[in-house]
Amino acid sequence: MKRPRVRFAPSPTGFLHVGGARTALFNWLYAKKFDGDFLLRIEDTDRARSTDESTRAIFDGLEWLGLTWDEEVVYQGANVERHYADAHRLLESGAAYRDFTPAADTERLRNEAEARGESYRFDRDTALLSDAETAEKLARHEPYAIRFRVPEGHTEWPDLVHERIAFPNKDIEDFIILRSDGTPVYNMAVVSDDIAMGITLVMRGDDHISNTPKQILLYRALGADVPQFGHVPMIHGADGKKLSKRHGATAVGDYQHLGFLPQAMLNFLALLGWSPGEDIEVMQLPELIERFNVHGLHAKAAIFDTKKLEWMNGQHLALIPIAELAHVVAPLFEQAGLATVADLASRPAWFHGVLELLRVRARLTDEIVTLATTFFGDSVEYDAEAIGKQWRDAAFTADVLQATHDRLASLDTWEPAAMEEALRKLAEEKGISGGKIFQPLRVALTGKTVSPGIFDVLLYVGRAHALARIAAAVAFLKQDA
RNA sequence: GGCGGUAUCGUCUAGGGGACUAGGACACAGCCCUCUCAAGGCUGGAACACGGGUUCGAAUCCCGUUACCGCUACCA
Repeated sequence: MKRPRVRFAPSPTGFLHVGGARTALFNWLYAKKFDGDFLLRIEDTDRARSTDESTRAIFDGLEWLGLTWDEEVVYQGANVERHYADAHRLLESGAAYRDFTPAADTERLRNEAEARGESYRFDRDTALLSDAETAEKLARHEPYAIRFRVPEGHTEWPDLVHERIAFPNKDIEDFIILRSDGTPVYNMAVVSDDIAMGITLVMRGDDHISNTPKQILLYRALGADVPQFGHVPMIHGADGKKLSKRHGATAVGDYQHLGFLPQAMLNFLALLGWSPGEDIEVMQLPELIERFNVHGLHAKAAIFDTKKLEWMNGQHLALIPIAELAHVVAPLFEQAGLATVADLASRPAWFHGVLELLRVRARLTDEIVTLATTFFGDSVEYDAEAIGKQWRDAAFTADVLQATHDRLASLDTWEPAAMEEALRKLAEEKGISGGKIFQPLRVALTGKTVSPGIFDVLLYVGRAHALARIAAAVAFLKQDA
Protein backbone atom coordinates (compact mmCIF):
# COMPACT_ATOMS: atom_id res chain seq x y z
CA MET A 1 0.00 0.00 0.00
CA LYS A 2 1.12 3.50 -0.85
CA ARG A 3 2.33 5.66 1.99
CA PRO A 4 -0.69 7.74 3.01
CA ARG A 5 -0.49 11.48 2.62
CA VAL A 6 -3.11 13.65 4.25
CA ARG A 7 -3.38 17.36 4.70
CA PHE A 8 -5.02 20.08 6.70
CA ALA A 9 -5.92 23.04 4.52
CA PRO A 10 -7.32 26.00 6.43
CA SER A 11 -7.86 29.41 4.94
CA PRO A 12 -6.17 32.12 6.98
CA THR A 13 -9.21 34.25 7.56
CA GLY A 14 -9.47 34.03 11.32
CA PHE A 15 -8.03 32.09 14.19
CA LEU A 16 -7.71 28.35 14.40
CA HIS A 17 -11.24 27.24 15.09
CA VAL A 18 -11.87 24.22 17.32
CA GLY A 19 -13.64 22.51 14.42
CA GLY A 20 -10.60 23.05 12.25
CA ALA A 21 -8.36 21.83 15.02
CA ARG A 22 -10.37 18.66 15.20
CA THR A 23 -10.13 17.97 11.48
CA ALA A 24 -6.42 18.65 11.76
CA LEU A 25 -6.23 16.21 14.66
CA PHE A 26 -8.03 13.44 12.78
CA ASN A 27 -5.73 13.90 9.81
CA TRP A 28 -2.71 13.96 12.06
CA LEU A 29 -3.81 10.83 13.93
CA TYR A 30 -4.42 9.08 10.65
CA ALA A 31 -0.94 9.95 9.44
CA LYS A 32 0.68 8.79 12.66
CA LYS A 33 -1.37 5.65 12.87
CA PHE A 34 -0.79 4.54 9.31
CA ASP A 35 2.74 5.78 8.98
CA GLY A 36 1.97 8.56 6.58
CA ASP A 37 2.63 12.24 6.11
CA PHE A 38 0.60 15.08 7.51
CA LEU A 39 0.89 18.19 5.39
CA LEU A 40 -0.24 21.73 5.95
CA ARG A 41 -1.55 23.95 3.20
CA ILE A 42 -2.62 27.52 3.73
CA GLU A 43 -5.43 28.41 1.34
CA ASP A 44 -4.72 32.07 0.96
CA THR A 45 -6.14 32.66 -2.49
CA ASP A 46 -8.80 34.96 -1.13
CA ARG A 47 -6.47 37.93 -0.87
CA ALA A 48 -9.05 40.24 0.64
CA ARG A 49 -9.77 38.05 3.62
CA SER A 50 -6.45 36.36 4.21
CA THR A 51 -4.06 37.85 6.72
CA ASP A 52 -0.58 36.98 7.90
CA GLU A 53 -1.82 37.36 11.41
CA SER A 54 -4.24 34.53 11.03
CA THR A 55 -1.70 32.36 9.27
CA ARG A 56 0.45 32.81 12.35
CA ALA A 57 -2.49 32.05 14.60
CA ILE A 58 -2.99 28.77 12.75
CA PHE A 59 0.67 27.84 13.19
CA ASP A 60 0.57 28.81 16.85
CA GLY A 61 -2.58 26.85 17.52
CA LEU A 62 -1.29 23.74 15.78
CA GLU A 63 2.04 23.97 17.53
CA TRP A 64 0.44 24.46 20.91
CA LEU A 65 -1.58 21.30 20.32
CA GLY A 66 1.52 19.52 19.14
CA LEU A 67 0.09 18.77 15.70
CA THR A 68 3.29 19.28 13.81
CA TRP A 69 3.38 18.87 10.08
CA ASP A 70 5.77 17.09 7.78
CA GLU A 71 7.42 18.92 4.91
CA GLU A 72 7.18 22.61 4.21
CA VAL A 73 3.96 24.54 4.43
CA VAL A 74 2.32 24.92 1.05
CA TYR A 75 0.82 28.30 0.26
CA GLN A 76 -1.92 27.93 -2.27
CA GLY A 77 -1.39 31.45 -3.52
CA ALA A 78 2.06 30.45 -4.74
CA ASN A 79 0.56 27.89 -7.11
CA VAL A 80 -1.86 29.94 -9.15
CA GLU A 81 0.28 29.42 -12.25
CA ARG A 82 -0.30 25.72 -12.05
CA HIS A 83 -3.98 26.13 -11.28
CA TYR A 84 -4.23 28.30 -14.36
CA ALA A 85 -2.34 25.80 -16.46
CA ASP A 86 -4.51 22.93 -15.26
CA ALA A 87 -7.65 24.85 -16.08
CA HIS A 88 -6.31 25.48 -19.56
CA ARG A 89 -5.39 21.85 -19.91
CA LEU A 90 -9.02 21.05 -19.36
CA LEU A 91 -9.98 23.62 -21.94
CA GLU A 92 -7.61 22.05 -24.50
CA SER A 93 -8.91 18.57 -23.88
CA GLY A 94 -12.50 19.69 -24.25
CA ALA A 95 -13.39 18.89 -20.66
CA ALA A 96 -14.06 22.58 -20.22
CA TYR A 97 -15.19 25.43 -22.42
CA ARG A 98 -15.02 29.20 -22.63
CA ASP A 99 -17.94 31.17 -21.30
CA PHE A 100 -18.07 34.72 -22.62
CA THR A 101 -21.27 35.55 -20.76
CA PRO A 102 -20.66 38.57 -18.57
CA ALA A 103 -20.78 37.68 -14.87
CA ALA A 104 -23.48 40.27 -14.32
CA ASP A 105 -25.75 38.53 -16.83
CA THR A 106 -25.65 35.12 -15.21
CA GLU A 107 -26.07 36.75 -11.85
CA ARG A 108 -29.18 38.52 -13.07
CA LEU A 109 -30.66 35.32 -14.46
CA ARG A 110 -29.90 33.59 -11.20
CA ASN A 111 -31.60 36.30 -9.16
CA GLU A 112 -34.63 36.36 -11.39
CA ALA A 113 -35.06 32.61 -11.16
CA GLU A 114 -34.73 32.80 -7.43
CA ALA A 115 -37.36 35.54 -7.26
CA ARG A 116 -39.70 33.25 -9.14
CA GLY A 117 -38.95 30.54 -6.61
CA GLU A 118 -37.24 28.45 -9.24
CA SER A 119 -33.81 26.93 -9.02
CA TYR A 120 -31.34 28.24 -11.54
CA ARG A 121 -28.97 26.02 -13.45
CA PHE A 122 -26.40 27.46 -15.80
CA ASP A 123 -27.46 26.72 -19.35
CA ARG A 124 -24.58 25.29 -21.33
CA ASP A 125 -26.34 25.51 -24.69
CA THR A 126 -26.83 29.27 -24.69
CA ALA A 127 -23.22 29.76 -23.64
CA LEU A 128 -21.71 27.46 -26.22
CA LEU A 129 -20.51 29.33 -29.26
CA SER A 130 -19.53 28.25 -32.71
CA ASP A 131 -15.82 28.12 -33.52
CA ALA A 132 -16.20 31.24 -35.65
CA GLU A 133 -17.91 33.19 -32.89
CA THR A 134 -15.31 32.11 -30.40
CA ALA A 135 -12.47 33.11 -32.71
CA GLU A 136 -14.08 36.46 -33.22
CA LYS A 137 -14.53 37.19 -29.52
CA LEU A 138 -11.02 35.99 -28.86
CA ALA A 139 -9.70 38.33 -31.53
CA ARG A 140 -11.52 41.21 -29.84
CA HIS A 141 -9.96 40.14 -26.52
CA GLU A 142 -13.29 39.70 -24.86
CA PRO A 143 -12.91 38.27 -21.36
CA TYR A 144 -14.17 34.77 -20.69
CA ALA A 145 -14.42 32.39 -17.80
CA ILE A 146 -13.66 28.71 -18.15
CA ARG A 147 -16.43 26.36 -17.20
CA PHE A 148 -16.14 22.67 -16.59
CA ARG A 149 -18.33 20.52 -18.80
CA VAL A 150 -20.11 18.25 -16.35
CA PRO A 151 -20.66 14.89 -18.05
CA GLU A 152 -23.78 12.74 -17.98
CA GLY A 153 -24.26 10.11 -15.34
CA HIS A 154 -23.67 10.27 -11.67
CA THR A 155 -20.70 10.71 -9.39
CA GLU A 156 -20.21 8.69 -6.26
CA TRP A 157 -17.53 7.72 -3.83
CA PRO A 158 -17.13 5.52 -0.79
CA ASP A 159 -16.70 7.96 2.04
CA LEU A 160 -14.58 6.98 5.01
CA VAL A 161 -17.15 8.37 7.39
CA HIS A 162 -20.36 7.87 5.46
CA GLU A 163 -20.98 4.72 3.58
CA ARG A 164 -21.32 5.91 0.05
CA ILE A 165 -22.43 9.24 -1.26
CA ALA A 166 -23.80 9.72 -4.74
CA PHE A 167 -24.82 12.78 -6.74
CA PRO A 168 -26.66 12.72 -10.05
CA ASN A 169 -24.55 14.83 -12.39
CA LYS A 170 -27.64 16.58 -13.68
CA ASP A 171 -27.79 18.36 -10.34
CA ILE A 172 -24.33 19.76 -10.79
CA GLU A 173 -24.15 22.75 -13.08
CA ASP A 174 -21.22 23.51 -15.33
CA PHE A 175 -19.14 25.27 -12.73
CA ILE A 176 -16.45 27.85 -13.31
CA ILE A 177 -12.88 26.74 -12.82
CA LEU A 178 -11.14 29.90 -14.00
CA ARG A 179 -12.62 33.35 -13.56
CA SER A 180 -12.68 35.86 -16.37
CA ASP A 181 -9.83 37.68 -14.67
CA GLY A 182 -7.75 34.54 -15.01
CA THR A 183 -7.76 33.53 -11.36
CA PRO A 184 -8.62 29.98 -10.36
CA VAL A 185 -11.65 29.12 -8.33
CA TYR A 186 -11.49 27.15 -5.09
CA ASN A 187 -12.36 23.69 -6.44
CA MET A 188 -9.80 24.01 -9.20
CA ALA A 189 -7.07 25.17 -6.85
CA VAL A 190 -7.77 22.46 -4.31
CA VAL A 191 -7.72 19.63 -6.81
CA SER A 192 -4.64 20.95 -8.55
CA ASP A 193 -2.82 21.25 -5.24
CA ASP A 194 -3.95 17.94 -3.86
CA ILE A 195 -2.72 16.22 -7.00
CA ALA A 196 0.60 18.07 -6.85
CA MET A 197 1.01 17.22 -3.19
CA GLY A 198 0.24 13.57 -3.77
CA ILE A 199 -2.62 13.54 -1.30
CA THR A 200 -4.12 10.06 -0.93
CA LEU A 201 -6.89 10.88 1.52
CA VAL A 202 -8.83 14.09 1.79
CA MET A 203 -10.33 14.30 5.26
CA ARG A 204 -12.24 17.50 5.89
CA GLY A 205 -15.45 18.98 7.26
CA ASP A 206 -18.70 17.64 5.87
CA ASP A 207 -19.59 21.11 4.65
CA HIS A 208 -17.46 20.08 1.69
CA ILE A 209 -19.59 17.10 0.71
CA SER A 210 -21.25 18.97 -2.10
CA ASN A 211 -17.88 20.10 -3.46
CA THR A 212 -16.66 16.55 -3.66
CA PRO A 213 -18.43 15.38 -6.84
CA LYS A 214 -17.12 18.45 -8.67
CA GLN A 215 -13.63 17.71 -7.46
CA ILE A 216 -13.84 14.05 -8.42
CA LEU A 217 -14.87 15.11 -11.90
CA LEU A 218 -11.84 17.37 -12.07
CA TYR A 219 -9.46 14.61 -10.96
CA ARG A 220 -10.78 12.35 -13.69
CA ALA A 221 -10.66 15.00 -16.37
CA LEU A 222 -7.11 15.79 -15.37
CA GLY A 223 -6.23 12.11 -15.61
CA ALA A 224 -5.24 11.89 -11.96
CA ASP A 225 -5.97 9.22 -9.38
CA VAL A 226 -8.97 10.13 -7.27
CA PRO A 227 -8.00 10.13 -3.61
CA GLN A 228 -10.08 8.71 -0.81
CA PHE A 229 -12.46 11.08 0.91
CA GLY A 230 -13.63 11.29 4.48
CA HIS A 231 -16.08 13.92 5.65
CA VAL A 232 -16.15 14.54 9.35
CA PRO A 233 -19.10 16.32 10.91
CA MET A 234 -19.25 19.87 12.16
CA ILE A 235 -19.07 20.96 15.75
CA HIS A 236 -22.10 22.79 17.05
CA GLY A 237 -22.79 25.06 19.98
CA ALA A 238 -25.20 24.24 22.79
CA ASP A 239 -28.12 25.48 20.67
CA GLY A 240 -27.35 22.98 17.91
CA LYS A 241 -26.13 25.63 15.50
CA LYS A 242 -22.73 25.72 13.92
CA LEU A 243 -20.24 26.85 16.52
CA SER A 244 -19.54 30.57 16.21
CA LYS A 245 -18.44 33.56 18.25
CA ARG A 246 -21.91 33.78 19.71
CA HIS A 247 -21.17 30.62 21.64
CA GLY A 248 -18.17 32.16 23.38
CA ALA A 249 -14.71 30.81 22.87
CA THR A 250 -14.29 29.08 19.52
CA ALA A 251 -10.62 29.63 18.83
CA VAL A 252 -8.06 27.16 20.06
CA GLY A 253 -6.05 30.11 21.36
CA ASP A 254 -8.95 31.14 23.58
CA TYR A 255 -8.78 27.85 25.39
CA GLN A 256 -5.06 28.09 25.74
CA HIS A 257 -5.47 31.42 27.52
CA LEU A 258 -8.36 30.18 29.61
CA GLY A 259 -6.07 27.70 31.31
CA PHE A 260 -6.61 24.49 29.37
CA LEU A 261 -3.89 21.99 28.71
CA PRO A 262 -3.25 21.02 25.09
CA GLN A 263 -3.45 17.33 25.91
CA ALA A 264 -6.91 17.82 27.42
CA MET A 265 -8.05 19.79 24.39
CA LEU A 266 -6.77 17.07 22.08
CA ASN A 267 -8.38 14.33 24.11
CA PHE A 268 -11.69 16.15 24.24
CA LEU A 269 -11.66 17.00 20.54
CA ALA A 270 -10.78 13.44 19.59
CA LEU A 271 -13.83 12.15 21.43
CA LEU A 272 -16.05 14.66 19.70
CA GLY A 273 -16.85 12.71 16.57
CA TRP A 274 -14.73 9.67 17.20
CA SER A 275 -14.92 6.82 19.66
CA PRO A 276 -12.39 4.12 20.45
CA GLY A 277 -15.31 1.72 20.74
CA GLU A 278 -14.63 1.02 24.38
CA ASP A 279 -15.57 2.74 27.58
CA ILE A 280 -12.35 4.61 27.80
CA GLU A 281 -12.18 8.37 27.83
CA VAL A 282 -9.01 9.81 29.25
CA MET A 283 -6.17 9.19 26.83
CA GLN A 284 -2.79 10.66 26.16
CA LEU A 285 -1.60 11.32 22.64
CA PRO A 286 0.29 8.03 22.19
CA GLU A 287 -2.79 6.10 23.24
CA LEU A 288 -4.93 8.18 20.93
CA ILE A 289 -2.66 7.26 18.03
CA GLU A 290 -2.66 3.62 18.99
CA ARG A 291 -6.42 3.39 19.28
CA PHE A 292 -7.32 5.64 16.39
CA ASN A 293 -9.29 3.90 13.68
CA VAL A 294 -11.46 5.03 10.85
CA HIS A 295 -14.34 2.88 11.98
CA GLY A 296 -14.85 4.98 15.09
CA LEU A 297 -15.36 8.16 13.11
CA HIS A 298 -18.83 9.62 13.39
CA ALA A 299 -21.23 11.07 10.87
CA LYS A 300 -23.26 13.11 13.31
CA ALA A 301 -22.50 16.68 14.33
CA ALA A 302 -21.44 16.97 17.95
CA ILE A 303 -22.19 19.68 20.44
CA PHE A 304 -19.23 21.29 22.13
CA ASP A 305 -19.72 20.74 25.86
CA THR A 306 -17.45 23.05 27.82
CA LYS A 307 -18.29 21.30 31.09
CA LYS A 308 -16.89 18.05 29.82
CA LEU A 309 -13.82 19.81 28.49
CA GLU A 310 -13.25 21.23 31.95
CA TRP A 311 -13.59 17.82 33.51
CA MET A 312 -11.18 16.46 30.94
CA ASN A 313 -8.73 19.20 31.78
CA GLY A 314 -8.96 18.30 35.45
CA GLN A 315 -8.13 14.72 34.55
CA HIS A 316 -5.08 15.75 32.59
CA LEU A 317 -4.02 18.20 35.27
CA ALA A 318 -3.87 15.22 37.59
CA LEU A 319 -1.98 13.08 35.09
CA ILE A 320 0.64 15.42 33.73
CA PRO A 321 4.17 14.90 35.13
CA ILE A 322 4.63 17.41 37.92
CA ALA A 323 7.74 18.98 36.42
CA GLU A 324 5.89 19.58 33.20
CA LEU A 325 3.01 21.15 35.06
CA ALA A 326 5.45 23.37 36.92
CA HIS A 327 6.89 24.47 33.62
CA VAL A 328 3.48 25.35 32.22
CA VAL A 329 2.23 27.10 35.29
CA ALA A 330 5.29 29.00 36.59
CA PRO A 331 4.87 31.88 34.11
CA LEU A 332 1.29 32.27 35.30
CA PHE A 333 2.55 32.66 38.86
CA GLU A 334 4.87 35.36 37.67
CA GLN A 335 2.08 37.13 35.80
CA ALA A 336 -0.03 37.04 38.94
CA GLY A 337 2.82 38.68 40.83
CA LEU A 338 3.20 35.76 43.23
CA ALA A 339 6.78 34.78 42.45
CA THR A 340 9.22 34.90 39.61
CA VAL A 341 9.85 31.89 37.44
CA ALA A 342 13.45 31.90 38.64
CA ASP A 343 12.39 31.93 42.27
CA LEU A 344 10.06 28.98 41.75
CA ALA A 345 12.76 27.11 39.87
CA SER A 346 15.11 27.62 42.78
CA ARG A 347 12.87 25.65 45.12
CA PRO A 348 11.39 22.86 43.01
CA ALA A 349 10.55 20.54 45.88
CA TRP A 350 8.42 23.18 47.54
CA PHE A 351 6.80 24.32 44.32
CA HIS A 352 6.05 20.81 43.17
CA GLY A 353 4.60 20.03 46.58
CA VAL A 354 2.23 22.97 46.34
CA LEU A 355 1.21 21.95 42.85
CA GLU A 356 0.52 18.39 43.97
CA LEU A 357 -1.86 19.82 46.53
CA LEU A 358 -3.70 22.03 44.10
CA ARG A 359 -3.79 20.06 40.86
CA VAL A 360 -6.59 17.77 42.05
CA ARG A 361 -8.58 20.75 43.26
CA ALA A 362 -8.39 22.74 40.05
CA ARG A 363 -9.83 22.27 36.60
CA LEU A 364 -7.88 25.04 34.92
CA THR A 365 -4.29 26.11 35.30
CA ASP A 366 -5.52 29.57 36.24
CA GLU A 367 -7.36 28.13 39.18
CA ILE A 368 -4.15 26.64 40.47
CA VAL A 369 -2.66 30.11 40.61
CA THR A 370 -5.67 31.49 42.42
CA LEU A 371 -5.64 28.68 44.93
CA ALA A 372 -1.91 29.07 45.44
CA THR A 373 -2.07 32.63 46.76
CA THR A 374 -2.38 31.20 50.26
CA PHE A 375 1.15 29.94 50.05
CA PHE A 376 2.67 33.31 49.26
CA GLY A 377 2.96 36.57 51.15
CA ASP A 378 2.72 37.40 54.82
CA SER A 379 -0.71 38.77 55.41
CA VAL A 380 -3.99 36.92 55.36
CA GLU A 381 -7.30 38.47 54.51
CA TYR A 382 -10.14 36.99 56.49
CA ASP A 383 -13.38 36.22 54.72
CA ALA A 384 -16.30 37.72 56.61
CA GLU A 385 -18.14 34.48 56.10
CA ALA A 386 -15.24 32.47 57.46
CA ILE A 387 -15.08 34.59 60.59
CA GLY A 388 -18.79 34.28 61.13
CA LYS A 389 -18.71 30.55 60.68
CA GLN A 390 -15.53 29.44 62.39
CA TRP A 391 -14.63 32.26 64.74
CA ARG A 392 -18.01 32.84 66.36
CA ASP A 393 -16.75 32.78 69.89
CA ALA A 394 -13.78 35.13 69.70
CA ALA A 395 -12.44 34.57 73.20
CA PHE A 396 -12.64 30.80 72.98
CA THR A 397 -11.13 30.76 69.49
CA ALA A 398 -8.27 33.01 70.54
CA ASP A 399 -7.56 30.61 73.34
CA VAL A 400 -7.63 27.56 71.09
CA LEU A 401 -5.45 29.22 68.48
CA GLN A 402 -2.95 30.34 71.09
CA ALA A 403 -2.69 26.80 72.38
CA THR A 404 -2.36 25.54 68.81
CA HIS A 405 0.40 28.04 68.19
CA ASP A 406 2.29 26.94 71.26
CA ARG A 407 2.02 23.25 70.52
CA LEU A 408 3.21 23.75 66.96
CA ALA A 409 6.00 26.05 68.08
CA SER A 410 7.26 23.42 70.47
CA LEU A 411 7.60 20.81 67.73
CA ASP A 412 11.16 20.14 66.73
CA THR A 413 10.28 18.91 63.28
CA TRP A 414 7.92 20.62 60.87
CA GLU A 415 6.21 17.71 59.33
CA PRO A 416 2.54 16.82 58.95
CA ALA A 417 2.47 13.60 60.97
CA ALA A 418 3.98 15.25 64.02
CA MET A 419 1.70 18.27 63.71
CA GLU A 420 -1.36 16.10 63.47
CA GLU A 421 -0.36 14.05 66.46
CA ALA A 422 0.26 17.15 68.54
CA LEU A 423 -2.98 18.86 67.60
CA ARG A 424 -5.12 15.77 68.00
CA LYS A 425 -3.67 15.38 71.44
CA LEU A 426 -4.50 19.01 72.20
CA ALA A 427 -8.08 18.44 71.10
CA GLU A 428 -8.34 15.43 73.33
CA GLU A 429 -7.02 17.35 76.30
CA LYS A 430 -9.49 20.14 75.71
CA GLY A 431 -12.28 17.66 75.20
CA ILE A 432 -13.15 19.00 71.77
CA SER A 433 -13.23 17.40 68.35
CA GLY A 434 -10.31 17.84 65.97
CA GLY A 435 -12.46 19.91 63.70
CA LYS A 436 -12.87 22.51 66.42
CA ILE A 437 -9.16 23.16 66.12
CA PHE A 438 -8.60 22.57 62.42
CA GLN A 439 -11.36 24.81 61.17
CA PRO A 440 -10.45 27.96 63.09
CA LEU A 441 -6.83 27.23 62.27
CA ARG A 442 -7.72 27.07 58.59
CA VAL A 443 -9.21 30.53 58.78
CA ALA A 444 -6.12 31.80 60.60
CA LEU A 445 -3.83 30.41 57.93
CA THR A 446 -5.83 31.01 54.78
CA GLY A 447 -8.63 33.38 55.71
CA LYS A 448 -11.05 30.92 54.12
CA THR A 449 -13.23 28.01 55.10
CA VAL A 450 -11.86 25.77 52.41
CA SER A 451 -8.31 24.77 51.63
CA PRO A 452 -6.19 21.70 51.11
CA GLY A 453 -5.61 19.50 54.15
CA ILE A 454 -4.63 21.67 57.09
CA PHE A 455 -1.32 19.93 57.76
CA ASP A 456 -0.29 20.32 54.16
CA VAL A 457 -1.12 23.99 54.39
CA LEU A 458 0.98 24.26 57.52
CA LEU A 459 3.83 22.46 55.82
CA TYR A 460 3.90 24.55 52.67
CA VAL A 461 3.14 27.91 54.24
CA GLY A 462 6.23 27.15 56.30
CA ARG A 463 6.94 27.23 60.00
CA ALA A 464 7.78 30.90 60.37
CA HIS A 465 4.90 32.20 58.30
CA ALA A 466 2.42 29.77 59.77
CA LEU A 467 3.24 30.65 63.35
CA ALA A 468 3.15 34.33 62.48
CA ARG A 469 -0.27 33.97 60.87
CA ILE A 470 -1.65 32.16 63.88
CA ALA A 471 -0.27 34.81 66.22
CA ALA A 472 -1.81 37.50 64.05
CA ALA A 473 -5.16 35.74 64.22
CA VAL A 474 -4.98 35.58 67.98
CA ALA A 475 -4.22 39.28 68.15
CA PHE A 476 -7.08 40.02 65.76
CA LEU A 477 -9.51 38.03 67.87
CA LYS A 478 -8.39 39.58 71.13
CA GLN A 479 -8.77 43.11 69.89
CA ASP A 480 -12.15 42.12 68.49
CA ALA A 481 -13.24 40.76 71.88
C1' G B 1 -37.20 25.67 -3.62
C1' G B 2 -33.33 21.92 -5.31
C1' C B 3 -29.48 18.62 -3.82
C1' G B 4 -26.82 16.21 0.02
C1' G B 5 -26.11 14.68 5.08
C1' U B 6 -27.76 13.24 10.07
C1' A B 7 -31.17 11.08 13.86
C1' U B 8 -29.70 6.29 21.19
C1' C B 9 -30.28 9.71 28.16
C1' G B 10 -29.86 17.37 28.65
C1' U B 11 -24.57 16.54 26.30
C1' C B 12 -20.41 13.08 24.32
C1' U B 13 -21.10 8.11 23.11
C1' A B 14 -21.26 1.94 23.26
C1' G B 15 -24.33 -0.85 20.15
C1' G B 16 -23.25 -3.78 13.15
C1' G B 17 -30.64 -9.04 13.91
C1' G B 18 -31.32 -12.62 19.59
C1' A B 19 -25.80 -11.47 24.84
C1' C B 20 -30.65 -4.94 25.84
C1' U B 21 -34.08 -5.21 31.98
C1' A B 22 -30.18 -0.49 26.13
C1' G B 23 -23.80 -0.01 28.77
C1' G B 24 -20.02 3.99 29.91
C1' A B 25 -18.70 9.30 30.56
C1' C B 26 -19.98 14.68 31.53
C1' A B 27 -23.69 17.33 34.12
C1' C B 28 -27.39 16.73 38.17
C1' A B 29 -29.09 14.44 43.12
C1' G B 30 -27.99 11.38 47.38
C1' C B 31 -24.60 8.45 50.31
C1' C B 32 -19.53 6.91 51.81
C1' C B 33 -14.54 8.63 52.87
C1' U B 34 -13.22 13.05 55.79
C1' C B 35 -10.33 18.72 59.54
C1' U B 36 -13.00 21.92 55.09
C1' C B 37 -12.74 21.76 49.73
C1' A B 38 -11.41 18.79 45.85
C1' A B 39 -10.19 13.96 44.14
C1' G B 40 -11.99 8.95 44.72
C1' G B 41 -15.87 5.08 45.67
C1' C B 42 -21.10 3.73 45.65
C1' U B 43 -26.31 4.68 44.39
C1' G B 44 -30.26 7.20 41.61
C1' G B 45 -33.19 9.72 37.86
C1' A B 46 -32.51 10.15 32.52
C1' A B 47 -32.61 7.89 25.65
C1' C B 48 -33.43 4.11 20.74
C1' A B 49 -37.63 10.95 16.60
C1' C B 50 -42.40 9.03 14.35
C1' G B 51 -45.04 5.54 11.04
C1' G B 52 -44.90 1.43 8.03
C1' G B 53 -42.52 -2.92 6.40
C1' U B 54 -38.69 -7.41 6.22
C1' U B 55 -37.94 -11.30 10.06
C1' C B 56 -39.60 -16.45 14.55
C1' G B 57 -37.07 -11.93 16.50
C1' A B 58 -35.26 -4.84 14.97
C1' A B 59 -32.00 0.38 18.60
C1' U B 60 -29.58 -2.51 14.67
C1' C B 61 -31.94 -3.93 7.68
C1' C B 62 -35.58 -1.36 3.97
C1' C B 63 -39.23 2.58 2.78
C1' G B 64 -41.78 6.96 4.06
C1' U B 65 -42.62 11.20 7.37
C1' U B 66 -40.70 14.80 10.55
C1' A B 67 -36.83 17.63 12.62
C1' C B 68 -32.06 19.50 12.43
C1' C B 69 -27.55 20.66 9.69
C1' G B 70 -24.74 21.75 5.20
C1' C B 71 -24.28 23.18 0.11
C1' U B 72 -26.82 25.70 -3.67
C1' A B 73 -21.32 32.14 -6.14
C1' C B 74 -16.75 34.38 -11.62
C1' C B 75 -16.22 32.97 -1.71
C1' A B 76 -13.03 29.60 0.48
